[in-house]
Amino acid sequence: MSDPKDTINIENVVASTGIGQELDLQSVAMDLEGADYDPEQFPGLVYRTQNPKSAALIFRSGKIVCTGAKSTDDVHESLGIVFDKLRELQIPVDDDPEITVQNIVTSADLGRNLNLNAIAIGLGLENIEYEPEQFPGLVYRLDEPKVVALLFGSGKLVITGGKQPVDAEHAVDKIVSRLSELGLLD
Amino acid sequence: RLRKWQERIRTKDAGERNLQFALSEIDRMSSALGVPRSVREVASVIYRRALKEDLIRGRSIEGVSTSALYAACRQEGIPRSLEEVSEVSRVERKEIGRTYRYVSQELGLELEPVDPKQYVPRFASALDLSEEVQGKANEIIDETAEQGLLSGKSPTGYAAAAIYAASLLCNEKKTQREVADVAQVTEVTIRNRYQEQIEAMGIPS
DNA sequence: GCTTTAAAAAGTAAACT
DNA sequence: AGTTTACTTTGTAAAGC
Repeated sequence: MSDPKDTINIENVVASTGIGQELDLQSVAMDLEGADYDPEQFPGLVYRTQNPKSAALIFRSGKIVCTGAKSTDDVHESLGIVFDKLRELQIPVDDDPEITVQNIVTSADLGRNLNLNAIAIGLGLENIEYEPEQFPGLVYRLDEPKVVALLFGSGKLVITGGKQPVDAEHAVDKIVSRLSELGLLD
Repeated sequence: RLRKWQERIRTKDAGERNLQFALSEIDRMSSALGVPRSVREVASVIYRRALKEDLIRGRSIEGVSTSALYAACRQEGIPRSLEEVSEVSRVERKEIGRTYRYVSQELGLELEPVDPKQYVPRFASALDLSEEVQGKANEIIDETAEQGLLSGKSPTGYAAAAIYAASLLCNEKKTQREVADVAQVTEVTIRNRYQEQIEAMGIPS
């Protein structure tokens, strides 16, 4: 019996932090190679790191959002690169800015096809959203952990909204046991 | 005091005018879609419930009206696709879909996913196909859905493919383009669903 | 509410070859 | 006919309109 938990893979981590220093984004955009800054379109400056791959949104307030990292370690590594780049521009950056993980996106595989119609009825139409005309996934919101799962006919799923990697494991466990007790995993 | 009274009347009048506008829009769109009067009444009831539950706030009257009609068609078992509904509405498809999901959730409509078979009579008659073809299409839909092929697939594309397959099997062939046009899906979608359904039915191509 | 960023799932659409 | 690219859904922070 393969455990669906073993198939969990972190696909994206979103985190926020701040360097404790206001910035002149116009000059940062001039000096930082590869920076995208269009204040008319969006107030943040976009800076992409290559290793690890991620995208940082840098704001005038000095607050930064990092997205696209594949692990919490990568988030710290990516932001470390951003901090160093800013220091190279003679911008004072706090020694160890606090980094807060805001969202973790995970994928997993239940290992068997799912009858989404039956699952929609089984879990209760009031507890799910399943509109195959609009999107092929069934949307299932869990209270504990507080995450959202997207279930697909292939048995694969996406879990998002979690703040810790364990949230995805708990979510998969709950989903598997719930579907099992409803007899929808046979 | 007089001011407050006048304001109340003004608000009441505005609300009344908005309701009349919504109901006339539901009527206009219903006529354009050719849905029975009973469906318009169901749509009106849904719209009034949405109004009572204050679901219009932050949304357009047109959007809620259109969503109410879309929901009513589904509730009455004669669905119109979002594509079809958006053609007679001035709200775009994406907005109708998200407003429908919101209204449906808040009012607890609990509508089941659309059964592709519900599109068969309308699509088939638009294509001048016989009862035999319709029966065959329904058979294909039931049998392949039972094998789990329906999960995640759009009901219109699924019905279109089954009708296309049935028309071939009954020697009343319609081209993929003809079926795609009435169902408002692409030929690529019909080809993809058709291949799966034919294989699941064990019909050699 | 919107704007932007990232990534997965799987279906569909538009535009091509 | 089949391919490529792009969009649909979910969640999340940031600043500003």
